[in-house]
Amino acid sequence: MTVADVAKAAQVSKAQAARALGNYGAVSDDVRERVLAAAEALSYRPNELARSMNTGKSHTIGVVVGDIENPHFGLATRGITDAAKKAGYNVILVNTDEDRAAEVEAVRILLDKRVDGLIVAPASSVDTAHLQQVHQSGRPLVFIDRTGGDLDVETLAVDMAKISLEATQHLLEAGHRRIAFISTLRTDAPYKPGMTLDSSQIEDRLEGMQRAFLAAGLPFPEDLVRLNAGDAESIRSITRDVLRGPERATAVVASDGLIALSVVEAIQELGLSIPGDVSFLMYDDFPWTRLTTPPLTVIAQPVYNMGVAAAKALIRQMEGLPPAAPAQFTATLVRRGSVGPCPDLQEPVAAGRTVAAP
Amino acid sequence: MTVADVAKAAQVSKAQAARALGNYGAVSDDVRERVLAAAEALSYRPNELARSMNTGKSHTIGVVVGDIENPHFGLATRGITDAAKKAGYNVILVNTDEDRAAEVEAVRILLDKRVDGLIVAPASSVDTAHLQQVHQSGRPLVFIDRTGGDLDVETLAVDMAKISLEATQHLLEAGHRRIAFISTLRTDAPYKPGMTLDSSQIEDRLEGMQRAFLAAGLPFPEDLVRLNAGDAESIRSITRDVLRGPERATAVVASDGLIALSVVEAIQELGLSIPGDVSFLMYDDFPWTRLTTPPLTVIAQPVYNMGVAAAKALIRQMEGLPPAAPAQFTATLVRRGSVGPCPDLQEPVAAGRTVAAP
DNA sequence: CCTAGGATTGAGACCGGACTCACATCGATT
DNA sequence: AATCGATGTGAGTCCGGTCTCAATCCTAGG
Repeated sequence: MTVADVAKAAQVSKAQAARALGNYGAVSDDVRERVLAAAEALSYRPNELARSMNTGKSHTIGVVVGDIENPHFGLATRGITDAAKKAGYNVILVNTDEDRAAEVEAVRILLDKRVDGLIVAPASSVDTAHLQQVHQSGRPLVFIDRTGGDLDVETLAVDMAKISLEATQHLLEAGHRRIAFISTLRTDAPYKPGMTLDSSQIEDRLEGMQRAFLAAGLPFPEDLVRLNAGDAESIRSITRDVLRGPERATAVVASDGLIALSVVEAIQELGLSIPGDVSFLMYDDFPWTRLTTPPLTVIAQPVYNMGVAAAKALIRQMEGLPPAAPAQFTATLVRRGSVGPCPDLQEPVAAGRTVAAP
Repeated sequence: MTVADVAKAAQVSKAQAARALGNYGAVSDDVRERVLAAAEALSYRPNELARSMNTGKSHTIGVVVGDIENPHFGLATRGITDAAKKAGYNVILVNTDEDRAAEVEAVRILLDKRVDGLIVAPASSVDTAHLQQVHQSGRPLVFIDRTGGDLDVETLAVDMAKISLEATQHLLEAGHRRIAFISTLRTDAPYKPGMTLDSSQIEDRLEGMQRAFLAAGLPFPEDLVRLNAGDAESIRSITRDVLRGPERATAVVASDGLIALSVVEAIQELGLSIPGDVSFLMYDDFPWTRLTTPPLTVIAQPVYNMGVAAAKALIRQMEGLPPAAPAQFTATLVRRGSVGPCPDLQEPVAAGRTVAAP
């Protein structure tokens, strides 16, 4: 069913049918009625593809994230799609598995499909040539979660350094000095302070931690920053490693909800209790964190709202409106039960403590 | 940048440029080289919209699910997108919030966008006129998770009645007789055995439960089937309600992972212990279910694989291949720690038991 | 009654590819 | 030298809409 068919049925020209259907131009009541009736009778539906082709607008936005399976992105995506739908846009979703090559490919495909704009959670904040191209070509682009290095692109993210500072202070106040930070971030070399990381987010978090230690006049335990925690098994072994020996960590920070699962599991396997033996803190406030015993202390990020804001910002760009005042999202430290006083305080009281399974 | 531009730059006709670019027809080496060089120089990328328009194929599949935020669908979606990508297809995702009107709209939009096929988790297994239309129009369609009533559409789902029977038997063997089943499914009237439900899935689960009771020669506690558990608050109040009074439930089955969160929370708030006072069982094996104390007994569904299978089945349809042998997915009962012996056994030993918070 | 100006209307261009068709070109057959 | 099939090639159509433009119709003012 095409406009031509409808036109024929309504005994008018294609142009008139198109006008009646598209609700533009001048159409007599008589014609409009006949056309609409014919369209109804033939159950005509316009071909969006054809429409997009000469309007140049596809009413579709492309979203590129690391992994929808991760509830963090799931929720962000939900925010994006909700806001997009409200504004009459659809969403094409592409996964990258945090792989740069996949991201390049994803962006290319979306561009080929002529999406009106892109929301990307950049896999790398360093290697962003492909994103720079998009931005320079003038196609609306918004980043979510992480910045794209020095690209001047609107970015919806929380101030990670700040919340990381706050969280670290919380741990320091509880007496912890040996605080481990575990992340999946892939790096070529082991962590050294000041090294350039692929993820602005992780960089900021580490910076926040360092600032907290510095402010407290304490040395930053850089040996406990463990990156490259890829699969569940490696996370487990890293956790075991970090919690062993005389120099063991007394607190562990999990960089995301997926890591957290394996870390907590590893802690349980070691027969250590939270927070008795090890304090635990994680990024992302997933609902289940309230169900563990004890409930977990987390850093809550307004992920859904960030998704909504990203979509709105993008749509503003697409419609040529000036960018709104940049919303600053703040994460909050939700103190539940998984952070407790450090068991290994210098005081002799800590000596002779036995480790017991719950 | 269009083929015309490339053609001009390469000093050949549009047709020749298109042939060289599209890799079809006969093109001399000389022309091919010049065209490809020109395309490279102009960084030409074909307009997928235009291409789709006259091939009739958009290489895009539409996915309609209740809620991506739900990890169940998140994982399924991941399976779908992975399989789709591998076959060269993209995915447009639409959320319905399990609302039929939204689903109708979603299907309409995807059809307008000329997706090559649709994967739908029908919000209703009863009211499926819009899906029937899709199917009859010949557009490839696959259901996931739930059937579409009597529609003869390929459906990827687990045999719910079977696993529900098995799970119920497990509870019956532990001595439970008062088993509650809580689901978000919206209904107009309270549950009555045999009533038609909007969801084939829930219907099957309840049927499995009833069969288990029947086989054991026990009466099915239909008063404990609680539907319409919409938001977190209503789930909490239903849980409280069900666990109160002399006729209280001694075991609770949560129909999905989202409900489970609120149910467990409510149980904890009541100061009841799992599995001491209440046994608990839920659908979907989310990673966090291993982290609670005790870890939760769950019904694991091969969600990712179902997503993959759905995409593959759809792609077979789209490519005109005969449907593969229908894969039967089986869920498995993962017995962890949340199901224990019934505390209220008829024996007097149960009398005088005190309820203690953990 | 006549005409200017707005309302209607239809023909056709156009978006950017894919593809048909008629017309070369050319070495290989007879 | 005439014929033939296999390649190359360009002009032009088509997909299904949007939109421009010129032509036609009406109606009110003069």
